[in-house]
Amino acid sequence: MADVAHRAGVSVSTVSRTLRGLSTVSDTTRARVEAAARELSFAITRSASSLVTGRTGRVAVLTPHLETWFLSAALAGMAPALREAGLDLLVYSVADVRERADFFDRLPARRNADALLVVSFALTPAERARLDGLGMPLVFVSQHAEGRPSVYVDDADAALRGTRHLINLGHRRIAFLQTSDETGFAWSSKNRLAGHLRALADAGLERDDSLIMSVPGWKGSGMGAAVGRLLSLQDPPTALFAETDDFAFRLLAALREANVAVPGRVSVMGFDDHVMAGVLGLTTLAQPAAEIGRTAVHLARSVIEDVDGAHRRHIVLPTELVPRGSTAPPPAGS
Amino acid sequence: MADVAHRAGVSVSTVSRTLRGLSTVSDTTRARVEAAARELSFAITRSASSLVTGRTGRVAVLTPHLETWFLSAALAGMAPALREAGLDLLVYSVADVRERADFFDRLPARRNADALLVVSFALTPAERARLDGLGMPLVFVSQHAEGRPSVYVDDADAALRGTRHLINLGHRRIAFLQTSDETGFAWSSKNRLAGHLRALADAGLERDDSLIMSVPGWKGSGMGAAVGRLLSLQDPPTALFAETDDFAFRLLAALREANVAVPGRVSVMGFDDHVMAGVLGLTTLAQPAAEIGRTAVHLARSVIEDVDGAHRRHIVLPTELVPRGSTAPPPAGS
DNA sequence: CTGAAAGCGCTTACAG
DNA sequence: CTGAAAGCGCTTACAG
Repeated sequence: MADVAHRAGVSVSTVSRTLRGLSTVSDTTRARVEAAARELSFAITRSASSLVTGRTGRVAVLTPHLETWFLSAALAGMAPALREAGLDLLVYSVADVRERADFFDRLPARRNADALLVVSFALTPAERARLDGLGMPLVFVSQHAEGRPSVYVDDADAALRGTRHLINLGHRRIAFLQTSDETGFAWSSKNRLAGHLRALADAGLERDDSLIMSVPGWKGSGMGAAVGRLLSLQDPPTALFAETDDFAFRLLAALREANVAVPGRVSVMGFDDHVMAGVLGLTTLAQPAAEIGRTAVHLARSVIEDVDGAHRRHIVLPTELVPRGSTAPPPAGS
Repeated sequence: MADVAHRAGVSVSTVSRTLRGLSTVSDTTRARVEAAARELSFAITRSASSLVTGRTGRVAVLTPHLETWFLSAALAGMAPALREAGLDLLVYSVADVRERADFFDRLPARRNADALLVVSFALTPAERARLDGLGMPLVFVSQHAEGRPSVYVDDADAALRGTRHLINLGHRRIAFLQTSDETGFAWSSKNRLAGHLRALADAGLERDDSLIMSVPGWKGSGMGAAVGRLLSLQDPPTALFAETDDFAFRLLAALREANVAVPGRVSVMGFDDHVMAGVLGLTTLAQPAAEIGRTAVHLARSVIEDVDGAHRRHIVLPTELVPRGSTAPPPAGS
């Protein structure tokens, strides 16, 4: 900054004021400083600013997984919003139990970011308490946290509408498939199932637990086995509701392998509206992941700026049923 | 830190030395300082340390896209390696031209990270020069940069083996489909095509440019049109090689829609070994994205520590042909 | 083994 | 509107 000041023939104070966009700088001076900064490709040292202001200019994301459609899309939504605010993005991903313990032990984000976005992270009560006592603004993303700023979709309502769509098509036997893995999406998962069950109840359909299936994640052939179990039931389902699109894709593959026509013999519905859902013609419930990310950043900014009420705002974004070729009325004889 | 010093009855210098684990502190003093730090639940302000040491404890990633399989997988590979080294991860994603210009104009990473990982970013010569003059350790990921530390796979060789596999199956007319979008993967893309062409030449097959197809990215129905053009050729291809798995998935969808049997009428091959490739039975060339990420971090650490020769190391990771159900000999009459 | 002091690169009263 | 100076919380020679 001293170099810039020297080149522009002003003091560092003035450079600082100019670069921070304060209005108390004359136009000519501003122009000179900006030119000098550009010529020297000056980049500010955040550490120094941080030391004075107590702000880091960084927002951290805490997530259990880097490799899901949702997280990628949410990050992609955050990026422009952060850039616009001049904030950098710090990513903490804690996959296994050990990393997780380590993170909550050391809480490295504490002094390294102005806010922490907790993305679809199923926290234990102890972890939750630890974060609460952090003295650092928190924003919960893809999960609602009582009395804390949160942005999410109404999973239960979305699932309810999904199941209702299947019921409207004439389905009476509808299975729900969820992952048995620890994905961090536990909260969403539970709510989607709840919504599904409510739709059944609303339609006067009896709950049948043999139609609720927990299937292991990516590894192994669990999906094929699950399909086998479902289709060999006394009264097999004519529709399958998968908790996420990723899960539905695997389901579609298993069904194809088993030569089960979709939607001829069973209808399939997903949740997310993953890009591939359009490609594969999967009916699904779209959730606006990028917008969730963008909104989370806006909320974080409000909380950082200490805007009134921001600390307890809950923003619920809309979901949308996207009917595609994988759902149709059940086969005639069923 | 001053509080800790006061409570322990020593100077801040001693507190600093103790907390950083330097051995030049007597056991009794160390014990007193550590007790005081614990009682005050002291947390160090890293901005201050950074300002003095010049180290930020952060590694930045520069990428044109957050939403590709490769980037997610690479990040997932980086995360544990960074954590192990006590480094934080900063992500700069510059999607469009404006963001890109802005990034290279301000180079925000410059003073805010100890190293910059440039991930599958097709740099213009000007951008390349800009980074080179950054005075900041650079590691090129998924692209090789002359005289600069790089980690990547041999795309040309991989593609060559892929095409050879198709030739070995008996295919003589093999199309190559690449995206016409600015994906940042230009470098890989060019090399894959080159490898494909070399395999054809090696087998004595003539190059036919009508079999090389540039198709627009995710939007629109470009893929269907491309398939139409290929299948209506005088002498249509019996095998289609897609530049990435994501692209191959769209291709598979377009073929299904057009009622073209795979691999009955055409074989399809991808590149990446995306999780879905296994699910959909796509033959592909696996590249170890997570290992690329991990290796990039190790390389970055070497460069930061200024290890001898690290500045010009090139690490080439292996690829592997994964034959699955989407490739088979061409139909009899062809 | 320990302390006093300089200084890292900024921001911010305080003057002018 | 601009500059000189203090100071943010650390680390690091330099003495002792």
